[in-house]
Amino acid sequence: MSHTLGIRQAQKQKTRQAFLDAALALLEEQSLSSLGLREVTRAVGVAPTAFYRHFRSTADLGVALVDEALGSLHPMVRTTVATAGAERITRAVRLIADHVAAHPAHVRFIARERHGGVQPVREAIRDQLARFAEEVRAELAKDPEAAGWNEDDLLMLAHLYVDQMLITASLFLETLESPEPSEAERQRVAQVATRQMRLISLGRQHWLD
Amino acid sequence: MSHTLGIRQAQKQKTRQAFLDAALALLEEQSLSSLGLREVTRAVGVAPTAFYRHFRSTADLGVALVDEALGSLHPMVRTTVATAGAERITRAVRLIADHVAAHPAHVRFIARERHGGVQPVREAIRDQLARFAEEVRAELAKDPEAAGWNEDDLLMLAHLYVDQMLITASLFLETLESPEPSEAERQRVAQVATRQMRLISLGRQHWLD
DNA sequence: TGTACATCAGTGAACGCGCGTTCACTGATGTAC
DNA sequence: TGTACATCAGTGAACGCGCGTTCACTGATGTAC
Repeated sequence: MSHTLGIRQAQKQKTRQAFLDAALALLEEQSLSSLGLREVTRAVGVAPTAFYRHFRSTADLGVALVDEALGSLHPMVRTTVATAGAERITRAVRLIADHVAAHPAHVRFIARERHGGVQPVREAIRDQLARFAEEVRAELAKDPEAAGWNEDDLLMLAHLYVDQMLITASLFLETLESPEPSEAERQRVAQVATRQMRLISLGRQHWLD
Repeated sequence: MSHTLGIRQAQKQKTRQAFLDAALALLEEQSLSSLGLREVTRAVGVAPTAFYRHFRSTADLGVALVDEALGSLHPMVRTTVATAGAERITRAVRLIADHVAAHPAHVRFIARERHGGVQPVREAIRDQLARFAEEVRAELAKDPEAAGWNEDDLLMLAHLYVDQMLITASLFLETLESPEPSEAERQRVAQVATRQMRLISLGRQHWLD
């Protein structure tokens, strides 16, 4: 079934990935709208013109980074939200903490470019987040608590959860880049995030009162 | 009492404001980290070197823009949150809608640079938002509903409201920059935001159950 | 398996251009007497 | 009020530098027979 790539294709993929990795690293300290093509090729160790074999522009590269950063996250979010009861919030907060610890640069990139200066990238992120919200809505709908809710209100709630997850992720990120990252600080963020989600869940339970 | 500025000081202030205005306009389509000094001076109509008479760098100018964008907003937020009862949410959503309509570029700038690539600007925004949260906490504390709440939980709730306001502001902004801005779209954003805040308020009412 | 040709990822020179910063300057405004 | 000097916001030339993009190229890989 699986088609083994030729040597040429395999090498091309490898270089492409090197571009993505190098760009992500460079974007820890600047925005995509100021990222230079030559800057990236220098970091990869290829000629500037090699860039055009893979991307039309840095904006194009940015869109590829959005897919890399968020594309593989859908199943994880889905199964986490599918968890029932009080466990759900705990697991969600742990998922976020672990993901930020494992892929800080990806998280920073998304937070930064969500409202950044490059339109196609903003759109790619908005579309991905809308997908997350829709998936969360679908999971919430399976919940017994969702009885009596209309689709609009469920989607409204789903957006609230997704936005809350993003805010929490960016707070975890700040604990990482603080001058002296401490486990205590991370615990505080986790606790606040947990309470905020609990408060939202409480509101949910009494929505139809 | 009021000291009239000399001609020289008055002219300097005017030029400084021209820098801020020109930069804000240029930042509608890019991030601060890619904003060029010469780009700004060209827009103002002065020599590049004039820039240094007012700012050390574009980052410095960015910090000044943060103060301009958020500094005057504190009293308005305070009085809005001070409103009691069901009116509070309606007024808050209207305040946000009006502010975004009146100062779209300021709102975009804050949303963009909150997680942008320029550290001193990020810090200035974070400090301002922390002030808002503290002010909201102080207002909420006056509320009869706050009886039995500890300070930590009140601040947690205040942050939830502030983040929610920012998200709503950026959604209103998107309705403005959509290819065909419609009043209907704006109404939809207002309605969703209102419901989300109501849901949070519901959670608040049952927090101590 | 071997050969002849096609493909195409990466090269390297060259281009015109705008960048941030320096420096000594100018001339209107401010100040001291 | 008038004069002599100080201040300083804005000037304009000059600098070295890195940028994005073009182009014809090379040589390893792929393909047809």
